Amino acid sequence: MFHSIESSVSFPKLEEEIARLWKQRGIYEKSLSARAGAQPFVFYEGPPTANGLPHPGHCLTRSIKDLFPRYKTMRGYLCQRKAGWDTHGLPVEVEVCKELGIHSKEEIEAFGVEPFIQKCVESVFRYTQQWEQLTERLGFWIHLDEAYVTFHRSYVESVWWALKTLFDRGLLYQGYKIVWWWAQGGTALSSGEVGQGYREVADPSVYVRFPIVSPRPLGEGQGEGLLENADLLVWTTTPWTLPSNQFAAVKPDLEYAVVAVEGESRKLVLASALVESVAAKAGKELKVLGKLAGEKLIGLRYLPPYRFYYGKCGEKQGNLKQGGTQHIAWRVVPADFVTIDTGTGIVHQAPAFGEVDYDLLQAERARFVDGQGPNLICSVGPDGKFTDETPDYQGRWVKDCDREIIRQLKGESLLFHQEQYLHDYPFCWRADEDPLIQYPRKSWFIRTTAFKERMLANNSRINWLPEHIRDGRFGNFLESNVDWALSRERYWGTPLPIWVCEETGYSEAIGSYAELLAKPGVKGTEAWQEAKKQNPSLPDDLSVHKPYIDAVTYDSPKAPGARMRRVSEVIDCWFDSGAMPFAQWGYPNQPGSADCFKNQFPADFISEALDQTRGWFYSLLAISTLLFSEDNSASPRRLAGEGQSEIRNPKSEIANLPYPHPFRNCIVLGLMLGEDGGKMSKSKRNYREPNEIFDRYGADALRWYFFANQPPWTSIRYSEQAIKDCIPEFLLRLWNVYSFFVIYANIDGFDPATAISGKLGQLDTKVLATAKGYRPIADRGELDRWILSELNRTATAVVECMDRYDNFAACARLTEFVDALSNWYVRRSRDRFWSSGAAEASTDKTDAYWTLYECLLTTSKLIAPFVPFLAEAMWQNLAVAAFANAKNQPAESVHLCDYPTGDPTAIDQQLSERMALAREIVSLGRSARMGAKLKVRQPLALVEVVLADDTHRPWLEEHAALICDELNVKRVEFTQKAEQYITYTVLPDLKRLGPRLGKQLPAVRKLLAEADGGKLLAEVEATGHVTLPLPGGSVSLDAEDIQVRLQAKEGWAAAQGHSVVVVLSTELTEALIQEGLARELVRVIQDRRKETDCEFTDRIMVGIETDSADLRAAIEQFRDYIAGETLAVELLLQELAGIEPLNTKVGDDTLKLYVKVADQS
RNA sequence: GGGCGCAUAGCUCAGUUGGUUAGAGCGCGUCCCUGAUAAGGACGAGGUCUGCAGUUCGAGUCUGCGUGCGCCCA
Repeated sequence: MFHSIESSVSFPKLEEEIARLWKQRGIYEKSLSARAGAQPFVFYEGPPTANGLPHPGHCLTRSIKDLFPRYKTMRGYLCQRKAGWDTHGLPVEVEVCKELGIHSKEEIEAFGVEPFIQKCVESVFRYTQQWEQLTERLGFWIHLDEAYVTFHRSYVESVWWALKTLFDRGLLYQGYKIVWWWAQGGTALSSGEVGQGYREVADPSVYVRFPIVSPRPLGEGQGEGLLENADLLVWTTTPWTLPSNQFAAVKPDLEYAVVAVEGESRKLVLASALVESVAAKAGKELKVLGKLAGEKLIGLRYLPPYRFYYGKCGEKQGNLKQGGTQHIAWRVVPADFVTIDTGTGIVHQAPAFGEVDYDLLQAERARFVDGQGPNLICSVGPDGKFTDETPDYQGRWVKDCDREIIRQLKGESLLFHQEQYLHDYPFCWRADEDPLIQYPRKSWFIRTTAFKERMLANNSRINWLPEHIRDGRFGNFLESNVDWALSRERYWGTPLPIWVCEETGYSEAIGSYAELLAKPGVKGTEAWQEAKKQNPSLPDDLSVHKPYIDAVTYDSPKAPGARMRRVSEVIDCWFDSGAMPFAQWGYPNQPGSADCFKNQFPADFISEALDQTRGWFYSLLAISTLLFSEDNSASPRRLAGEGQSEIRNPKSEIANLPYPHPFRNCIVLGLMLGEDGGKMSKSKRNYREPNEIFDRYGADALRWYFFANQPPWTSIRYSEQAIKDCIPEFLLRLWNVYSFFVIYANIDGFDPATAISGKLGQLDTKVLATAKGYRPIADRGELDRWILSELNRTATAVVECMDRYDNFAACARLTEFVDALSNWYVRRSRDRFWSSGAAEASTDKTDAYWTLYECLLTTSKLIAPFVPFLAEAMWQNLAVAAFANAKNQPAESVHLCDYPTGDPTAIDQQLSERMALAREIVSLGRSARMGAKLKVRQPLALVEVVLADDTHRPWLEEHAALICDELNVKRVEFTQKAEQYITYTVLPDLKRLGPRLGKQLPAVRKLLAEADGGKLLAEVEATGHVTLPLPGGSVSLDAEDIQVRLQAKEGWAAAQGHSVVVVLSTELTEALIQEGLARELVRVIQDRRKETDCEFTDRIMVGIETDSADLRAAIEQFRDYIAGETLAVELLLQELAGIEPLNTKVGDDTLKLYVKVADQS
């Protein structure tokens, strides 16, 4: 027996029960142990941060991350799922600062780094409980209690190992990074913070002359002397950066003009396209003397407006790598970023105060032999004030000097024009009077650029979904790779494990805490010991964090008595997460980690949202490529190192890895938007909390919504209605079939437990075939064979879809199957289940039960990875409960079963097509009825089905009864020649004829359209071809070249499909009308039964008063039918005393209807 | 400003290498069923496929330009 099912199901309640069951029985763990030793399917969890509350977007990621591991597990793979938490970084610090009501680094220092870090640790897991609850409620199976945590000591040490490896290979270096700098607060701002602070301001905009120094000749006939006495005209909105000028940039392929200024002796050079606008602005006439390409200007030297640096090294030259020498600075250089949108087409370059300017300096420097190129010029201190290198302005806030600088330029006749310029400029978001400046900070970099080609090669092997990520967003990003700015001048993060000699500057990297402690003369470990003593609850992991790790020093090997001290920075937390393939195991320091790592590398599958392109996806790929790529010969410098500590070569354990690594397949999820299409935002309340969604609709509804409504990479707008709709569309529809089965199986005593005596396993077809009463599929009726064919077709298709990570298509197939099962199989089979007698009584009935049972069991397996709760609920009843008292038991959970892959021998393609055709004919028949306003209740004499070809005609003729039944007609006739109802149109097969006929095709189409289709068809049938006369020679078409389209003629109740037309006979005989009336009466009486709250077993008495002779005749004619259908024991043509009548209409006739429950006696 | 993506029915979205009548679900309308029953089902209306131009015998699909939106980066 099956457990009976409550009439109305609450999925949320059901899910909670199932979740409990999983937990109690350890089903997840069993699903893994059942696959012990199997081929691994490797999944990496991209670690979320748990210091914020999860929202529906996280549910999407976690649903997809659950779907494929579940699927692959059922397919026989061993898929370990280790959870992870991202715990470092600015977001955590910001959260703690908020809590403390402080902002700046100064305030943090004042509060104390030690208590601050301790606050960070507390904050990291503030919402862990909510995250774990969500994970469980969503049915995301993952090992939470074995999660890797980025601040844990073993994780940090693993990251240190990676950094040491890079350092020892010369891939870690110190340089400058231009950051948005809040000078008053002495801190850099993250891009997010900068983005918040933009506002429109007016800044001085100046057009400044840079006199050209000794121009070289331009070449024969190219304007001799054109550049004599000429000045480059440059434009800037930050006059205070002029003292730090190093270059002037032009665009090589842009045209420049040399112009004479009215009444002035010196000429100007600027972009041709801007001459007019500049002239208009300055109110001066500019006369073009000659034009030349930007390329011709490159290399020209000029005098910068300030000589603080030029005076010292203006004449200095350096050796170029390609040979020869060049002046190190104050030259015209090429740059692609130069535009003619604003300015003059010549751009002042102060590399210290602009990121692109700095990149340009780097590029210039790279042209020179090491050590001979230009150094960064920076005349401003971190406090935003000019330094002693610019004595004129020393000690003054840079923006305050703009005016004076302009005055000075004017005094030296270097100012061509000045104006106010309105633009967006960032200010500090916490001190909004303070403008930010771009400013160079010393920073550590990873030389990723040396691995660009290898990263691209690696990327090209990754299976990205959607595909365009590979060459689009991600590929482009790799193409424009710059070295990874690794260090952060912050507190809460993995400390950069580099110790520097305080005297000589010699530095080395440390790969583990033990390695550090083993250094000679270690001191400072007591800082941590002291803290631990004071507060024993501090996690030991803090020992490798600031400030404790900063206290640890050791003897310098380079200078007696000197100490090695750690640099102060922590690292970008993206490096943490990108290191997870090995760091999650604590590789290589933790015992056994090498095996875990090797076994779980690379990942077969990862998935995160699109915003991770430059985040986790990049950090994974970059770190893996740098550490584990086969060819390291390109690594510059240091490889031969001067007595560096022993290099642990990753190649010894992870040998030459073939690409791609560290992940093979990656689904890039679209971003989830709020209900209004905007960003999800708490304050806008444009989404619902996950827990509320679970409580209202359930996790399966949410999951199905994610999987079935759109491909996962489309950005998805949160839609409450769409989640809700998943319930009736899929979940409830299947549930109703399942419920239908259970109700009647229990009534009829259909009990698989008594029918199967052997081993049950997963109750697959082979096992079911051993059951008493289970007949071979081939022996069963057509409908049974059809639905089993559909079932196996579906399984085959779903597997094919899921193997290429296409959950959307897979869901479409599942929906289609459940629709076929519910709306055709069960509907057409209902009376088989209702037929009287016990199940054994009729083989037809038994077949129906076994067929539906098998469909439901298999469906529960098919849907298990998608909607794990519903699948389990079905399995627990149909399989587990059904055999509760039997000798043998089936699989304990549907999630321990193998995924059905479809049995090809059970698939009957032809039957599938034929049934589809029958369903189409029925559908067209209904459409024709609607068109003729003939309700289905009115029986009709005849329906004629016109077929374009007779392939399926014999089969359809055998199934005439089915069509009659569905359409309520007495007779169906099939025909191919029905010229009175329809016209034939012969159409060319464009796919065939297009390539063959080309330009003749329109003429052929015209001829065919105008011709008599019936005649053409007859000709083709008779001779095998038809010849069309065309201007360019006649064309012969055979039967393959044409398609026949049927068109219903006007005046018939007809509906047409592509290759079939259904025509109704609308003629109504007296008998048909009476039968129709009788059926109408039945409906009216049934309605009345329901209105008067009859139980469906109640017998009733019916009285009808009417003036209509037709109606009375119909009642007399169909008295038994009406009484039978409505369970009426009496049907009288008179009033029933004491009963309130219902005044109603049947057809055009009015009647009074009396209904009362008959006495039970 | 740059890169990438998206734009199809009132809404949410499909649309396979270009091919004849562009699909689904919801919503809406009309109706059916009343032994899956506080369910279920059918049918219908609704589309200048973002705009313009091009390639082609043929464009929702390919190309170019524009508009709008999103994300990432400046």
